[in-house]
Amino acid sequence: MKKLTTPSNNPTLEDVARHADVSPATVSRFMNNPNVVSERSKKKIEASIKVLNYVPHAAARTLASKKSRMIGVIVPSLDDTLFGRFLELFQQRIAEEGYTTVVASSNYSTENESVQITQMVSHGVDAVLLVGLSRDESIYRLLNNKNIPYVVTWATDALGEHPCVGFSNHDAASRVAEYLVGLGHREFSMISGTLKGNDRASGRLQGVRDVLAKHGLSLPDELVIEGPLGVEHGQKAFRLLMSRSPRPTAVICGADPLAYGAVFESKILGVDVPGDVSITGFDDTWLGPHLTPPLTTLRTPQNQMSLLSAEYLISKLKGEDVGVPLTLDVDLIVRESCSSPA
Amino acid sequence: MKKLTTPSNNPTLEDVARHADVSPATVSRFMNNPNVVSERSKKKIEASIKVLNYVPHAAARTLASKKSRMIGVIVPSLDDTLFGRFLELFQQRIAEEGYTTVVASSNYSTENESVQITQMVSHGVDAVLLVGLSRDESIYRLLNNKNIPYVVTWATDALGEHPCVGFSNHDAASRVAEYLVGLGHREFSMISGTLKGNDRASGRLQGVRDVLAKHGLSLPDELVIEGPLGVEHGQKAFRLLMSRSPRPTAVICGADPLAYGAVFESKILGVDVPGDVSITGFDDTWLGPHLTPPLTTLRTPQNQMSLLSAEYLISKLKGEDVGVPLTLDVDLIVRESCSSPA
DNA sequence: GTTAAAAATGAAAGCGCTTTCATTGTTTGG
DNA sequence: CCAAACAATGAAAGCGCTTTCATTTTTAAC
Repeated sequence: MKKLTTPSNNPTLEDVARHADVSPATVSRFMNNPNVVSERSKKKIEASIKVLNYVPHAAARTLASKKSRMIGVIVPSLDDTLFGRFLELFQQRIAEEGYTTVVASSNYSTENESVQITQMVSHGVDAVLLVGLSRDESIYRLLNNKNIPYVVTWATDALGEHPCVGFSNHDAASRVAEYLVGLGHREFSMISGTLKGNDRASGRLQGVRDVLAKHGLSLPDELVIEGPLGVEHGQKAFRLLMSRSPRPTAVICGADPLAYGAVFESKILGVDVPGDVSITGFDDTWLGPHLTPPLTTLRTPQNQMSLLSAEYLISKLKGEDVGVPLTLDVDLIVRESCSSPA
Repeated sequence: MKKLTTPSNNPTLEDVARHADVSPATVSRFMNNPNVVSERSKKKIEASIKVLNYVPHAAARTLASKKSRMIGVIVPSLDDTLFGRFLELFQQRIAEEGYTTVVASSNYSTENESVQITQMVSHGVDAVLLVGLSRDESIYRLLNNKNIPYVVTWATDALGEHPCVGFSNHDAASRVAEYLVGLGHREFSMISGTLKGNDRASGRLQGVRDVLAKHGLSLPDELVIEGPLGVEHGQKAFRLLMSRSPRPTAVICGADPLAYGAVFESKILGVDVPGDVSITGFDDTWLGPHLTPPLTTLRTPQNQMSLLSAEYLISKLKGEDVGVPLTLDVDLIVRESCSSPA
């Protein structure tokens, strides 16, 4: 098995050059900046590429040019339409600029996320999109050292240290709590995502607590049930909450799936929603309006975040000096899962 | 701005070697096969890596070794928990072997998919996971030319041309149809995903048709409503179907979200399920049991596919000569959305 | 202590591309 | 018709790593 000139198998740029009877440099120019090569060469090269079935070797390109045209995205979970939709949009916009999106899931684990980010950096991504602010400082250092632009979504940075395209989880949750207080609720409870290492979940909890405090109310720790962000935890937590006495009249959920679970479980327990207890969600995902009762929830600016974060990174990569993006607004979507307490 | 020896910014393997006072080759060995370097060198190198904050340059590695340790996955959509869960599992297993998963969504478009695959190949992925069988022949040629192992999921290949880890969409849909026929239904209809370029959707349709034919029944084209795989299409299609006369007594949905939509719409229309009409789903996704009525659906072996396809690719990458994987079983999950027609 | 075998290392040649710099060919204006 | 300016090209170095091959060091065996 000798390895001679075997353009058959895996043609390289050099094979194309030889076949088109131009220099490798010209082929490279053709690939990167076609309008600097003559029509004549262009035609020949195009033909050769087609004939040889040439596919450029991205790793070699990355190595030589120090640009990978890849953008890394690490989301907490793929097992959720929330980030799925977000990603679709982002990828679409990013693709228009000729970038490839590579995505990985951290499974809501910071350690896992660190590994993923390091791997992406190692693979030479030109930019990174992150969800949430809280992660090891060393990650930010790495990104800064390597001069890799990044943007944080689903959060805002009060300290202004990191570029964020997002909303205030604290204030958003406050909105929900205010609404419920306004309805006359006094006995609150919350079903939350895991708080540790999750600035979004803890921000939401704090938002609720601050509002309650303002009104002379409180949310004791026993009435905050923490767990994974899924329907099952919503169900279990709701069941637990309903066994507490005094029984809370309002269940604030830190994410829609938790609220779904709560509503499902209310059926099983024979608890009337919103008659006996009011339930709220967070994010306004697709199922909300189809639930019985339809879910009152907080709409987060998912599409906006997707697009604006793409825009931000694109500008950044173009070298434009973009300011830090603004904080986005959220909307309280009032449906029928809440009422005044009996 | 001179560029001298600046290990500060972006340390290379050479910097590490210099700092550890060994040759680059030894550092490389340390990175790839630590047990061939002496304890002494190992210690020194480890220390230097830590001090310099060295992150290997994956593109350079790929170029030199012709291995990227990346596995590409192209799914039809990320906007769906179906593939999300699948991906999480796959990624997890693949990571255990030291591979990185890079995922992209084709948005249910074959052209789009071709671009994505080409890009992944260009980026040097070591293997590829694909969903569904139908795509341009040139894609398979590309993969074969470049000698990139791939596996197709959510399908089986009757011709045995491509390695598949999946189930027969045709037979699975047949199961559903048989069940409904057994219940006494005669007037069938189907809400399907887009058929063009989607072997899974068309396989399912054909499966239904074959069973009906066997029983002397038929499914006319007007009673097959084709569209995007979402709740909205399910709703619209169901409404349309209910306006047909004779009104079908069974609505077979090619995917769970379509069935969700149908059930939601039935509430709005005041159509009783399963009294007036029976509805079935496909895939057995999480919402099914929580619907009113709980959805009868067909459980596809998602976790199995995820794990087995990972296993297949891993073996293939290790050079083991694995046989083509087997066809997996599906289960009909009978809940309460079906009954005998009035 | 000596020699053979094994283990650890280093030197150097690429991997496939981009990019600088120098060169050649082509216009344009006087 | 020639110089100046510009457009298009080619030669060659190098991106950061792996890997072969040769060399040195260590260990084992007698």
